[in-house]
Amino acid sequence: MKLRARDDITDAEAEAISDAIGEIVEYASDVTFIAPKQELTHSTLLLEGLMCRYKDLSDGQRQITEIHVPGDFADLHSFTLKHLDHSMMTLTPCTIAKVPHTELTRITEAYPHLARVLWFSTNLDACIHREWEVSLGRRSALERTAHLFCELQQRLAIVEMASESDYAFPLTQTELAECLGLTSVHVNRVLKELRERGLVEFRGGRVTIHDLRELRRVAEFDPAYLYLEKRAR
Amino acid sequence: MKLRARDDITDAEAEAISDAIGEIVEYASDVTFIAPKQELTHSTLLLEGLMCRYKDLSDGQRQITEIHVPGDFADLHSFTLKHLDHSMMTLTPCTIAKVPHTELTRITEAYPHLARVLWFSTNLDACIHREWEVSLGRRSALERTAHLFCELQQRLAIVEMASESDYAFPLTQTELAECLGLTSVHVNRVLKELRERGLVEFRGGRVTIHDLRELRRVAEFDPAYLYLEKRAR
DNA sequence: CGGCAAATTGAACAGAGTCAAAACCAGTGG
DNA sequence: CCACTGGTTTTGACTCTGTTCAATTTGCCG
Repeated sequence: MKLRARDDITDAEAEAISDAIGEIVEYASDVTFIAPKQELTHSTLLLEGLMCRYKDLSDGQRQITEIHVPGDFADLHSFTLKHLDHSMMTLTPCTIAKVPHTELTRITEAYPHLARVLWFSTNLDACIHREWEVSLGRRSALERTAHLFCELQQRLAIVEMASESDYAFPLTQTELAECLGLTSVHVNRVLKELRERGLVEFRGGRVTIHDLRELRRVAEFDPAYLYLEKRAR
Repeated sequence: MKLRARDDITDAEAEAISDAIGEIVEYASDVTFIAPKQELTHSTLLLEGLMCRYKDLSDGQRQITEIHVPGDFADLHSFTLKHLDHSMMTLTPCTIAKVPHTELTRITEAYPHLARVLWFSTNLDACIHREWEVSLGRRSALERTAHLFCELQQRLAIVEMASESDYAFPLTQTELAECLGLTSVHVNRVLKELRERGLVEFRGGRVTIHDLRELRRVAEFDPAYLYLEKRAR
């Protein structure tokens, strides 16, 4: 369904994906289920919950490099990389479908257009990475935090898990800080300011947006990098 | 040659790539040759020179999100994205080969293994983006600058354009700042410190490394994210 | 020699980090 | 039903890394 939002997928292609799905697995919250260098034989299709990619530093610091929402083929890039240079962790309890790499080889060879759609979806991850680089490199803590809330609102809205004014986002402020390249103390102060300015509230694992237009203006959020429009075959 | 460093490419596959190459073009330095939203019909194989991807902010600030070295299929991701969300600019005079997307469709359908190798190369860009996120989010200005010098040393060494102790890197300090999410003034001070510590010197468009081991230690540089080892077919 | 972009330096300032304490809150067991 | 626990959030005071602004120097090129 999510792929169809951006590309025309034939019934045969959709069925090929369904057939490729192996085991369905549940993970608890806060579980690192892929470590760097671990050899991988399947990719993870996220059905329910939130997860993230992150890298550790030797002093215990951590940088989350992307958040995944339901519908994301979370580690499809492991199909070509064979092992990852980073870790993957659940942020909430998750339900995932495992898709063996051998099946991916089979269906991408049988359906070249589907191969390009999947390839596109890993390129979309790179688009998100680039936008985060801009946030981390150039936006202030406030703008950056606002931007993250805008991104998640948009991405969750696609899968009907966010309205214009609110969505579930059960991270701790420490995890938020690990996304934003800030300390949890500073994140707390920024959240206070966003709240006092009447833009967003982050509380009890929910984001409540009071003024989406203004929030986007503050964040300088332009959803172009999420490639929402439908693309030609 | 560069693809062969990481994957076994058959002669037929190599020939298919050669055949796919269209026009060879020269660009001057500091030319933005791809703007966001521009519809693209070919991808750019960088033969000579350095180029980068960057995003602009409304206040004139700019974040460079990746640097490309000779041998990189610099905007292969435009094959699946159709248009980019960012710009591409030359940092030096460049020679490039244009590869029409129609040709890419043809050769990836004819050679599925080659398709995966090309797919891999766009995933490698994402790996580099993630490492930059870590730098921008968690490393100090000094570590971050050291890390960039390590990355370029490694990537240029693959194409025999860098030794262990020096390589050409003709950027201005302002451009360096745009990579590092810093101001040019601060970059200047960081370069001074790196020089005084006897680690690296950046001068006259060259990087001279006096102590690579120590530089890597300071930067906490682990080349794993560049996937240098050869991978199974 | 002149012109100009790039590099360098200094001084003052601000955004974000550090450290430490306090308040809050959900879940647990008595 | 309530006290206890541990993790999370909140706040204050202080520090420091990196920015800003402005001036000066350097180096290249015609």
